Amino acid sequence: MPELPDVEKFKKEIEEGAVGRQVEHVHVEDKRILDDSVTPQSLGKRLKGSQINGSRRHGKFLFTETDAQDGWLLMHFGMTGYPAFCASEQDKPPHTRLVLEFSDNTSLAYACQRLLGKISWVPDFAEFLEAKGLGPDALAEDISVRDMATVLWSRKGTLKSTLMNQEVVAGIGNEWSDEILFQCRLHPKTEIGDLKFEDLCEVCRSGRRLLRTGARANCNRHPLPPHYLTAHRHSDGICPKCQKELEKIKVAGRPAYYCPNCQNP
DNA sequence: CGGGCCTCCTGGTAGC
DNA sequence: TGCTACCAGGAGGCCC
Repeated sequence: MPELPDVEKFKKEIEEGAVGRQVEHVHVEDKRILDDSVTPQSLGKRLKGSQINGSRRHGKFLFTETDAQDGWLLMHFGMTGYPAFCASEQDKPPHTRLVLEFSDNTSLAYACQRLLGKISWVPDFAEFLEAKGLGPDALAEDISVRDMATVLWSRKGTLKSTLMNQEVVAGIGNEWSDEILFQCRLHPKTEIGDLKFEDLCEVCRSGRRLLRTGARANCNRHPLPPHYLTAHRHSDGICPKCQKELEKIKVAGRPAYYCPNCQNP
């Protein structure tokens, strides 16, 4: 579930809670959460005694910068992961898998119920993006709407699966791809080839606006605008625009919620 | 290159 | 009531 707007909120929480604090202990409570490239020992060695200096996001990946000169702490949240800043031991959320304990007894916990997230250490930010083959962040400032549309235009297949493909554009998952299609009044099975280039520009323009609004709402702990699909994305959900029942179908193997009235085939 | 299907993993729930 | 089977979902792998 954590997609770009959620990870943007996590970034803000880490900046508010952890930046400036010094790591005293690193507790790996479930090592299945660690990527093969790290061990509890190597992570502890790198982080112990270092200060948290900031964080960076690319798509659904969150990088934490510390004094350690040899890289970044990387968090990916799978579907159920989230960070939690804890004022005391009792604040640790259920399914906590990793805890960075700071010298003032506060801590940063990484919780992940379904263990689909990963924690690792990356020596170089740009190299990691390159090696993963990640596309530009969906909210990157240095890529225009037309450039983004051009990238989509070069692909085949459904618009939904292409929007969710992290190698095309990074940050959009199942939930927000449904939101973008809903707000653009496009059926989830719409193929890239069904659209004109200008339509794709509009998808990119709207998509960015939606993600930005989502990120802002999350960061400020505000609900999403009432006409957004996200809160209604469940069985028995109704369309927030026309009040008709939403339908659920499979598109590229994933459940897609849509309004058959507002999103014509 | 894209789609379909499988795996990882847990916990909530639909259905028998 | 109590069990099982399925499903959610991000990512990656494998095959067609």
